[in-house]
Amino acid sequence: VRKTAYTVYDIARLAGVSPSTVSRVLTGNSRVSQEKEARIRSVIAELNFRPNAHARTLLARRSRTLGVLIPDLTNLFFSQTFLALETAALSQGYSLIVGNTLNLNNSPVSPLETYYVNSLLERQVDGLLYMGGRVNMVAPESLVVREMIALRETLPLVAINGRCEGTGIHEVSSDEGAGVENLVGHLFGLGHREFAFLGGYRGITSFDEKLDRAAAVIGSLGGRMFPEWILPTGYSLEAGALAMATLLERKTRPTAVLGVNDYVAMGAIRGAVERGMRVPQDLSVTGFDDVSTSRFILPSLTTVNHNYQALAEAAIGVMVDLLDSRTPASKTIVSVELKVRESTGPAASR
Amino acid sequence: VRKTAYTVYDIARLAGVSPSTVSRVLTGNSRVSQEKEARIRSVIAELNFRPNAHARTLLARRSRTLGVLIPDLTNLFFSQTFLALETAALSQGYSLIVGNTLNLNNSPVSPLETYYVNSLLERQVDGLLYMGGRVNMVAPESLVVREMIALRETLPLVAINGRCEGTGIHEVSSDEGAGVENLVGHLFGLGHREFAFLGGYRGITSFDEKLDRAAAVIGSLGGRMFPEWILPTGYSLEAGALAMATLLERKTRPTAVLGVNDYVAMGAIRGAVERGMRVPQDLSVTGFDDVSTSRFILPSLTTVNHNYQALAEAAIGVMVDLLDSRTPASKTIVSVELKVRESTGPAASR
DNA sequence: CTGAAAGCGCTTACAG
DNA sequence: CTGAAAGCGCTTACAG
Repeated sequence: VRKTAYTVYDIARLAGVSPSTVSRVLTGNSRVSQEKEARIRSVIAELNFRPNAHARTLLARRSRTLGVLIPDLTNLFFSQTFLALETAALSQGYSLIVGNTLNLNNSPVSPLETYYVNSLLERQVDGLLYMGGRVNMVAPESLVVREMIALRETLPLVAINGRCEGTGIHEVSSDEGAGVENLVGHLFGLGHREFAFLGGYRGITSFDEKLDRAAAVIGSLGGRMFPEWILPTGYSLEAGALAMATLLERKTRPTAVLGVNDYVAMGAIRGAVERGMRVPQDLSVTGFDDVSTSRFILPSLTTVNHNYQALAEAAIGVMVDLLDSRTPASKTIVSVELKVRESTGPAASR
Repeated sequence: VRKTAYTVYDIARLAGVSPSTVSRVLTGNSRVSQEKEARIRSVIAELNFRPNAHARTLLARRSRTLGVLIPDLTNLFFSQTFLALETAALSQGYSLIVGNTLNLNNSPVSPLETYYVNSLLERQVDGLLYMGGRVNMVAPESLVVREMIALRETLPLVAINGRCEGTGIHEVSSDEGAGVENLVGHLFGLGHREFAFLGGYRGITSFDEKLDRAAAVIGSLGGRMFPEWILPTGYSLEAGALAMATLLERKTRPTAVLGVNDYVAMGAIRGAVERGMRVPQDLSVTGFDDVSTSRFILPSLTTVNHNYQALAEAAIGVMVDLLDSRTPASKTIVSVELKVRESTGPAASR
């Protein structure tokens, strides 16, 4: 028994006023006599009237809505980031629409990513917060660069923990390099000198940044990370288990393992334990992201926390600046925090 | 350098046709001469024109969009369900807008839930898929019932794994009762006779359903679940750890623990291990939901899988039936699947 | 303070 | 096959 929705005209008629006056009450942008306002409000309440957002947006030419592109909402890193973004956006008067691009392997051409970009633009989002996909490639194809430039010229764009070289897109990122440095420093302090790096994909901005920084720090401290200990298998739990299985077949093995994220670390720990290793007694393992479960698994994960709220507030802040025609910094770095837990321990003497 | 968006008028002018003809090409609802169509398409491509969805929706009086109300997107059960819903919806030509209501303790009056219901209605969603909150109470207040009836009269509504008695809202649910029965049966087979039930909140539909069924099955099989072993502390990892801590202070203890969900089970396992218990040697623990991480933690969780895709397809199916004025079953039950893993083992002889 | 009118960007009968 | 006109539901100058 679907009723057709009421309009301001219905409210006006029932309250004995003009639609303009109803609108004034709705927006609160103009004075209305107390008596009429009361009448209008009572009709609105009685009919449970809700103004049509599409009509409003059409006229206002702004939707007060931001689009968010996310590769995988079932990865806690992204859902936790999304939650923080939503909180920050709401507090600034914006709401969010997510596009879950399912671009798990960071393909440069994900059909769903394209679909969502178009869909969000058609819905007239005022700006786009971009994670993953086109904004995650160290060396984007020139076609992608051209597309992203066109996009940036169409509406304000902020890349979160990613970038697209040569497009001038604003970046807001966690200090992942510092996070890796903290992790390696912590492991060195425990006596570790030999490191593996598991998970991720080459050519993805955050992977390369983490790996390069790990290599640099390990090198400068006099440790080792042999190429056969670098196993970029992906970002999932399975990727972690697989990488560890491969690592443990090597003739020589490191004493510490850096997982590209918490999922890979979890998978790696299971892979190690299934093969008779103890974590951290035989092998130390670290994650990255400090996802909610990491504090509770056994052993709990030594990892790096993103400061989700600060990251989100920075991203929304830059976006709002852009929307209000201010000129925010083109790159914002948000500090991270090392979390030392049970998955790391003293290097085994051998 | 924000450009103001192009309209069909711009396209029409540049292609030398009328706006109507542009529109015909856009919708594909009418024949257009090949020559004009080609001209129009080339202008559209060149300007990267995207029709304004708000103008379209306003006219069509339907948005081809469904609203989804979810209590907590950072809980993998919900994000996995959302992903499945999205896939199912897209395949039927609908897109989804989520409202993350943050109604973690299932308060009957969550401000954010109210905000999102209004916001989604203003955005003219064609239907609402409802999880948590107002649709999760065994005995909803009469005000809530009235509100939900009004809502159901406003647009098609489907409750997923929940219900609201007395409102006639369509339900699509996992067979949680059968899941619990499978779990208890499995534990009985391992020799367990004494059970605790951890997590959840009283008065929440799915909690009561699980607990009641557990009590019934345990009773009928000749087992025991003392009231002091029932600890409804909530749904989080922390809730599980807390409940286990409390349970282990009891003078008599069960040999098996049913967690209301995987998070509670994970928290409970950690709580037990921190107090020197081994899982499953000293205590068997089960979860519910089969969240992605559950297969990888140590010990991996014996749990119940929701058949996420089937659940989502059923929910979207009912919704589409409602939208197309068919009359789907008022209640649809989707079967679940027991997953036996490492967190359960033979009852310790004592 | 209030109402009539115009317009946001589309699409769809209606003629031709 | 094509164009002119009207209208979806709002809001905002413009008069008064």
